[in-house]
Amino acid sequence: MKLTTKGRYAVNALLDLALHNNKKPVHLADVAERQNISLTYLEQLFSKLKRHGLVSSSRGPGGGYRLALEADEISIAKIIYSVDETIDITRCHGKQNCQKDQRCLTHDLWMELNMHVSGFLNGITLFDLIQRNNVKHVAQKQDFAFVQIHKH
Amino acid sequence: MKLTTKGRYAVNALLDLALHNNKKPVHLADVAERQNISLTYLEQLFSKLKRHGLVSSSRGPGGGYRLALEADEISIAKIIYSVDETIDITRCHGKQNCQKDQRCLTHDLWMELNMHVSGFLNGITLFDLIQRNNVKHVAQKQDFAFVQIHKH
DNA sequence: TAATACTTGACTAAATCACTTGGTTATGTG
DNA sequence: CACATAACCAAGTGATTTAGTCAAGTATTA
Repeated sequence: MKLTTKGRYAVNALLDLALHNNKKPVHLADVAERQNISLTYLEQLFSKLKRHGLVSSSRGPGGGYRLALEADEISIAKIIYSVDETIDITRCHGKQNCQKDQRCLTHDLWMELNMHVSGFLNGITLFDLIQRNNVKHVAQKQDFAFVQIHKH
Repeated sequence: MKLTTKGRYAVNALLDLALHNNKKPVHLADVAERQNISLTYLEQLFSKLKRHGLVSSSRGPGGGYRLALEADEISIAKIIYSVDETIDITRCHGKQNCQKDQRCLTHDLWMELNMHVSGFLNGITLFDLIQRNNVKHVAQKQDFAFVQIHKH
């Protein structure tokens, strides 16, 4: 199973996008600052997210990114899959050739774990996260800090 | 989350041990052959498993490894933890300092996923796996191939 | 006492991660 | 039209991890 910083960054960034989803597109640089992610690294992730149809972009001044789907249509699994390629745990990626062209002893165990994890991550959308009090609370803090730095 | 070949090897090997748990200790070399794992690599894993009290060993001719606990006392989580150190998913390892000494937007999400995964892996023991028909079936095949090679 | 079997530690090729560097291209504004 | 802005793209990089190998041991027992 591949669940690393890359996937977490992508979810955090998309959640940030969903939370700031007004009329104007959101600057990646602002997301990068609020979520404390390197801008150029984030650009790479958003390139993938765009390829998978999760976000749309507009260039030039005043440009930026928006969600290409409704928040309740974007599951966490989709996001991770878009940047991480897979949330698979088996060695054979389901092909049952884990060991000398046969299933290994624990093939089915890992398949079950796969089902559990992807079931969990499929069942949660950005919309669900936005509704949560703890998310609202953290987002508020982040926005406050952001405004403090950028007022003049 | 760290769930790699190392953890899968360890579970496969311990399951092999559990399946061949007669009076005599099991040669690691046999486990290595049946499960198609490098012997010296397996030795490293078993050294950790022994340190964590999952297996015991006896030296000399006729020596080998056995389970140090009953099969129903050894959960998959325990095995993975013994060789992989962690099945944690959060960046902060639960410390809530994922982002600038604060919780990141998705801290709770990953904690929940942690609970799901470790709940699942804690709930399954070697005994449970032994009972399964698919495991029995694969084990039979492996034993048959093993005997074929070693009869003379 | 020789064979067997476990133990330890150092080493390594390859892969992956989390970036950085250094650009190019499109677009809205003055 | 110039220019600032912001998205887009390709390649490289240092650190770390994986999945092992190699080479020596030490303990046990038939």
